[in-house]
Amino acid sequence: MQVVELHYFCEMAKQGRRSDCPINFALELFGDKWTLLIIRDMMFKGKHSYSDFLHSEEKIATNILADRLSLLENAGIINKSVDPSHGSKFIYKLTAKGIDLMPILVEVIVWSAKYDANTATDRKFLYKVSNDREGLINSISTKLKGEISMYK
Amino acid sequence: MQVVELHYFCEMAKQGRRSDCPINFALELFGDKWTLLIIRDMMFKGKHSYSDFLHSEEKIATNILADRLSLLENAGIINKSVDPSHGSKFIYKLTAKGIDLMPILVEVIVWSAKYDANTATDRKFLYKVSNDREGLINSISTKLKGEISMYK
DNA sequence: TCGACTACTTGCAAAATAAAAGTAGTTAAT
DNA sequence: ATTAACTACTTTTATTTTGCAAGTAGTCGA
Repeated sequence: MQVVELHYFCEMAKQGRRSDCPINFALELFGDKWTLLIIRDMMFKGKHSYSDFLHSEEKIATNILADRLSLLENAGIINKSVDPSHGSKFIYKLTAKGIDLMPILVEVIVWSAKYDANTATDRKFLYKVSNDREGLINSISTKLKGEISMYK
Repeated sequence: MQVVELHYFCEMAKQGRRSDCPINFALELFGDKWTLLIIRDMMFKGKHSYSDFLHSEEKIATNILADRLSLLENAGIINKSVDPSHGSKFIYKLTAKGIDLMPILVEVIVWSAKYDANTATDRKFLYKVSNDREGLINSISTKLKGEISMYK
C-alpha cells in the first residue's frame, strides 16, 4: 500500500504539471515577473552576459537572475558558453526554441504599446510590425540564429 | 519634511512600475501563473462565471481567483455584470482590451504545441492558425464582441 | 423555510521571491 | 607579485505571495 502511494506520488512529481493545456505549459515555464525580461534582453537588446541582465532597467536581484538562467538553460531556451575574449565571463544565447518565442513577444509589445499611454515602444518597430510582421520576425530571427553558431 | 516624503511616496505608488518597457507593462499585469488561465477560459472555453473558473483543470484557489478577477476588472480587461437569469451570480466578460490579448494567446498556443510533446492542443486549431491566422482571430473576436453587448 | 449554491472573506501555514552580504575564480594595472 | 576590481554566483534573512480550510452573506428552487 505504501509502495502504491509512493508510485502515485512519483508520477505526479515527474510530470509535475497542472494540465497539458498549451497556455499552462508556457506559464509553468515563464509565468513570472522576470523570465521574459531576460529573454527580451537577449532578443531585442543584444544583451548576452550576466552583468548585462543584472543592470537592466528593472533591476533583477542576482539570486533570481541566477535561478532563471539555470531554469532557461534546463528548458533548452538558452545556452551558455565561455566568452572567448574574457575568460571569466559566460555568454548566454537563445536557442532555436528560444528564438521561436519571438512572435509571442512581438504581440505583447503591440498590445502594451496600444494600451499603455506611457509606453517606451519605438514607433518604427510598431510600423514595421503592422507593415511586414513576417519580415520583421524573420530578419531578427536570422540575426539571432547567426549568433548561435558563432561560438559553438 | 513629512509632507515631502509622503508626496514622494505617493508618486511612487501611483506609477509603481519598474519600467515603461512594453514587455514589462504586460508582465506587471499578467506575469504570474494564474491570470492568463482565467483569460483563456473566457476567450476559448466559453466560461464566464466564478465557479466555471474555480472548477477549471488547474484548480485555482478561491482567494487567488477573487484577487485576479478584481485585478483584471481594475485593469479594464474584464467587466462584471449580474446574471439576469440567476440573481446571485455574476457574469465576467472580456472587454475590447481583453479581447485584444488574443494574438498573444494564439502565439503562446502555437509555441507550446510545437515544443510540448504532451500538448492537449487541437490540431484543427493549429491548422486554422497556420492557414488563416487573421481570419481565426477575427472570427473568435467577433463572437466575443457580440457577447460584450448582450448584457450592458 | 430548508438545503444547496453563489461569490466571496478571513486566518494561518507553506512556498516563492527579494535584498543584502558573502564567496571564489578571473583579469587589469602597478 | 600584489592588489583592486569584476565576474558569476551562493547563502542568509526578510518580505511577499500562494495554498488550504473554514466561515459568511446573499440567492434560489422545492
